[in-house]
Amino acid sequence: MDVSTILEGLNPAQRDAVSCDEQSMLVLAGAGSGKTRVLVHRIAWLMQVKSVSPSNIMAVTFTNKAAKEMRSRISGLLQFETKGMWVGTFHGLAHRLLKSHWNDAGLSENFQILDSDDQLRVLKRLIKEHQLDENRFTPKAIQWYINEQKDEGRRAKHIDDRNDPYEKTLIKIYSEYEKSCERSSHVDFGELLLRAHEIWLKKPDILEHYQDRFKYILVDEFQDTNTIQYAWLRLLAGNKTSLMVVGDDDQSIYGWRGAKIENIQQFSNDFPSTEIIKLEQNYRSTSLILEAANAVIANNPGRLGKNLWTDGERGKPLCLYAGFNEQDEARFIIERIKSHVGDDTLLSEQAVLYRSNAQSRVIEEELIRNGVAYRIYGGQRFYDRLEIKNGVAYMRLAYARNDDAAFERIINTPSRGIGHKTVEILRIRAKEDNSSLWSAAEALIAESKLTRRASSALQNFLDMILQFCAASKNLDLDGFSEHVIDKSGLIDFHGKEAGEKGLARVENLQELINATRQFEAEDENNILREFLDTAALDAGEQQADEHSDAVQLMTLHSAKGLEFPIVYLAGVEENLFPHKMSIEEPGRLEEERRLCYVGITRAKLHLYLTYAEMRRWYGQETYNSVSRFVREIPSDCINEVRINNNVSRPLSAGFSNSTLNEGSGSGLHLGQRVNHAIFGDGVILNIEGQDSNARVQVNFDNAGSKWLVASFANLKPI
DNA sequence: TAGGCTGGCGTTTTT
DNA sequence: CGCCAGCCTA
Repeated sequence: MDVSTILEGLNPAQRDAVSCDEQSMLVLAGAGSGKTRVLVHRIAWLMQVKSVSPSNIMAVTFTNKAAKEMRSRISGLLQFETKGMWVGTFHGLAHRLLKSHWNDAGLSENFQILDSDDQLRVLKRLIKEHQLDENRFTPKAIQWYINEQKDEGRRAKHIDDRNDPYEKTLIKIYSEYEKSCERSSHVDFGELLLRAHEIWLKKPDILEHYQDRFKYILVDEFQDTNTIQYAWLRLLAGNKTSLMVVGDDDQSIYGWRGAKIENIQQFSNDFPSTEIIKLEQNYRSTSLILEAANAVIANNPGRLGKNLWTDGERGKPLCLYAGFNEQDEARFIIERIKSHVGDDTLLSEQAVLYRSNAQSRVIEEELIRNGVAYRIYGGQRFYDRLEIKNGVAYMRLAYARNDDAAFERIINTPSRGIGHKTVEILRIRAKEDNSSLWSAAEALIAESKLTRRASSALQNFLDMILQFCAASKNLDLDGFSEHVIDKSGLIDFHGKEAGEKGLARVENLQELINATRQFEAEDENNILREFLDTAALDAGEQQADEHSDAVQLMTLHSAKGLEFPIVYLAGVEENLFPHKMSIEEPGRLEEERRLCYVGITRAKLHLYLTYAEMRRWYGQETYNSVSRFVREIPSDCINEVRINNNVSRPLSAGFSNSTLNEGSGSGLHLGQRVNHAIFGDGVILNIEGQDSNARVQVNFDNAGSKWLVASFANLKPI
């Protein structure tokens, strides 16, 4: 491959970015502007034209999925190995670093990763142990606090208590939590980053080694970096490394979990000679969709400023539908989905996006009723499922006996007669000895400090784990996992659970064995450790049904980075989107608007916006007006669509309330038999709304059940 | 120790 | 309204 191939097909701005010689570059990449393409081609350029060795390159992403995709696109483009290149998430790379330098990092060699669920359990225990007021110190609040401190790079000892008793207690628990992690060799997600940062501060020779090694660092989704991630990057980059960060301030939607949009501004201060390149040409959407997106985001103050444009088609106007209620909204969406299928659009080319997960239920129900296949993104990840966590906990304990989180999780799962009482005694002893629960158990049995029954139950448990430990050394990973899941009794335990749930859990456990079978280790001698790390750091692809044709359902947050020919943005209402919480808190509205911008720019060809005039929300009837974001879209970009006819009218016309005949006041009532000119005779099952918005559900004798707009259906009572 | 009941709570999500 | 955690009872 020569130089021209690498730059071929790129626009001038993309070429500038790919071939730039400046030491630091900030690429402001608008939605759909070929950001990943630029990153991948940049790496190709470095290797092919600049003869940079892959081992001198580091590429950082936020998700494992993005890392995986980047790696595969690089090897696809270059047709040779990317071996030696560090491509991964911030957490993944930090973890790799700590594994290499565990001793300098002050860790034990076999340290394990504590995920947020385990973290919460540990905190609950600490709250009880320290007898805190459970109303003021909820586990969630403390977890939030600790993670926030770590994301800001602060340890308990660094925090100023400002003489505030509440803060004092929080710091105390933070510090107790640090001790507990120390004892059981646990490192949580924030800790990975914090410790990786600290190791460079503490050990300049290690830092220097990596600074010499990584001559080129590339960062994706830079607007999502938090304080510690940016500090880590800055240290690593030093003043010799070439650093390219790619991001979009308009797509920063994770401020609420610590992402600092300011890092983008800060970047050009910290690296004064930074070359700023804007990618504004969009290859995804029609110009009308871009016009709408640009108009919405223009309302945000303090933007770095970008304007997306396309030389493609103007496209069709956006459609706005005002549903009477959320069921009506869902009905409209599914009706449109089916009609697009009629024009040769696949289901999988259509996505329904919403602000919060609670909205999905009504849409799902309508999809099911219509027999339309769908797939929900998000939800619980594979390795977060209860049964999987149980299975993995057995493997973890077999790998390291001092893993208290794993120990607590499975000591009585399935139940084996070791109750709370016994566990409590174990905890007290462990605390006295400053030892693991495992050692405490051994000690208490040896000293006959437990009742006969408890003692023998506990001994059986310990024996089982020791046997698993031996099995881990004698068997392949998949043989081991099969053995553990079988002998632990988890299959029976979960299989007994009521209904489909139990069945699904057994299937998931089988899937866990399957995952170990397919797992490929970098170092075969360390395969168990590597698998356990993956289980903690990687969500586990939900590959089921990925290839079947189905409508895609997801939140706006999970839609970031994806694109669909047809997008339905549901629930564009005040209080829902922008969300009530964000309206009330100052400064949060801008992020909601960016979320809206993300949503609009997912659509390639058609964009539908829908809302409900009345919505049942937490059991209450709520009446929200259309979202302010919709009103920020120029009215000539939008058509308001009415069901069952094609009359479009401008948004500003508002609703007429009195002209047409009504549902309840027109002689129609539930159970009434009626005649329709096309569908024939039927009986009224349901009436919703009044006046021009009334919808009537009629079960026709021959045509089945249909929802009709009363004002157009012209139903005649029989 | 399982299972039933109640009360509290209820954006967004990755690692 | 619906879910889940945690508590209480058989």
